Amino acid sequence: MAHGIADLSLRPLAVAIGTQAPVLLHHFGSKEQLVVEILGRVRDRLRTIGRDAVSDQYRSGLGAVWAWASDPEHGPLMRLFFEVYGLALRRPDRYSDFLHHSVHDWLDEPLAAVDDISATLAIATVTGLLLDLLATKDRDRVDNAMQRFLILLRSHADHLTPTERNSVNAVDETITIEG
Amino acid sequence: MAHGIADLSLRPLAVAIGTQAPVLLHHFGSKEQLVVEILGRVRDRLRTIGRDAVSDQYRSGLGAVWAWASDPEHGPLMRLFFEVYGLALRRPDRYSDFLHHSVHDWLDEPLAAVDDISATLAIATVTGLLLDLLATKDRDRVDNAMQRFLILLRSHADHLTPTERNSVNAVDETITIEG
DNA sequence: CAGTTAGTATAACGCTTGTAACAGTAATCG
DNA sequence: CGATTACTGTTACAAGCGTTATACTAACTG
Repeated sequence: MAHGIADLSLRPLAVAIGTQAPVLLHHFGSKEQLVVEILGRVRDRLRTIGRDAVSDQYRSGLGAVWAWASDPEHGPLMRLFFEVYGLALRRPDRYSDFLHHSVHDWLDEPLAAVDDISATLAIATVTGLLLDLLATKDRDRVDNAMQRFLILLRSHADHLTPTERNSVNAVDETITIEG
Repeated sequence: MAHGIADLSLRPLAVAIGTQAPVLLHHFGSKEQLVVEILGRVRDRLRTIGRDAVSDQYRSGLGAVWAWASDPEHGPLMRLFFEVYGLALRRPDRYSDFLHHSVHDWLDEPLAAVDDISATLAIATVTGLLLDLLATKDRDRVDNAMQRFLILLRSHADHLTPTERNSVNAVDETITIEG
């Protein structure tokens, strides 16, 4: 998280953690395997985002996920996520797991109760706004955009039949309901 | 676009274009400067997205931008964009221009007639969905999500006063209006 | 035509990279 | 207690990196 993964080299990493490069290789086999295991940890942490957003501290639905993801404290993790995302798009063979889980860890579990289309839109909105926030640090503008998205969802649901409403509103309510 | 920029090295690039590494350095001064100029070209191409979406061939508003960006033909450019985006987030000092323009090239020109909040949401949605599409190649799901976003915008505007409606509807109509 | 410039090719330098080979130490186990 | 194993440390290697220096050729300029 501190140094990224693009120009990660074993020797500086080794001295940073008080050991030597060959020791790392002894434990991980190769640099690539080390990276793979790191990315596994990254995915684990991202998956806990869904769970943490359900916890007692965050109970306001999709806005909670946004609060979590846009928390400056999680900036380094998110930056790492997007860095790997970009590299993975270029080497899908190597990072296919990462790409698949980046989307489906959300679709399949925290948003399982929501239809795929609504969930896809919600994930994309959070992702896109997060990318904007990290790039411009213009928190006001981006936060307001998120709020407007939530308003859009509610306003739309308000003018649907109750059955239709479920599928849309669920995006914003699922997490609260489950919590 | 074919090989990415993360592990770009001069020698393979040079032979690929039929010359040698020192020749590249003679023309660009340094590798970093070469990269900077490449990124300038990338930005130029991305900026033409906004204009192309206004052209006669694409007249359906925000959906047109989506059609352009999600066109498989532009996949390599988009992948390069996201790769650089990820790297730029880690080195904002080096790529500050790129980060700024990635958002503001949209806010300031093609979407200048739209309020910043709506424009921010629209950009983020396209960006996020594009990231999903490139990662999962699940075009149906992502296309449907985009369509739902457009429905959300229209449905919301339909239940506002005419003045309120303008700011929301403009996101989807600006391009058509200007074209 | 002479001279300056732009462009290209070749060789080499110093440095970093991932990795392999080997030696030493601490802990575990029969 | 002796032996096997797990772990750490040091050295070395071959390859690739960005870059510099130098020589050569083609093209413009006065």
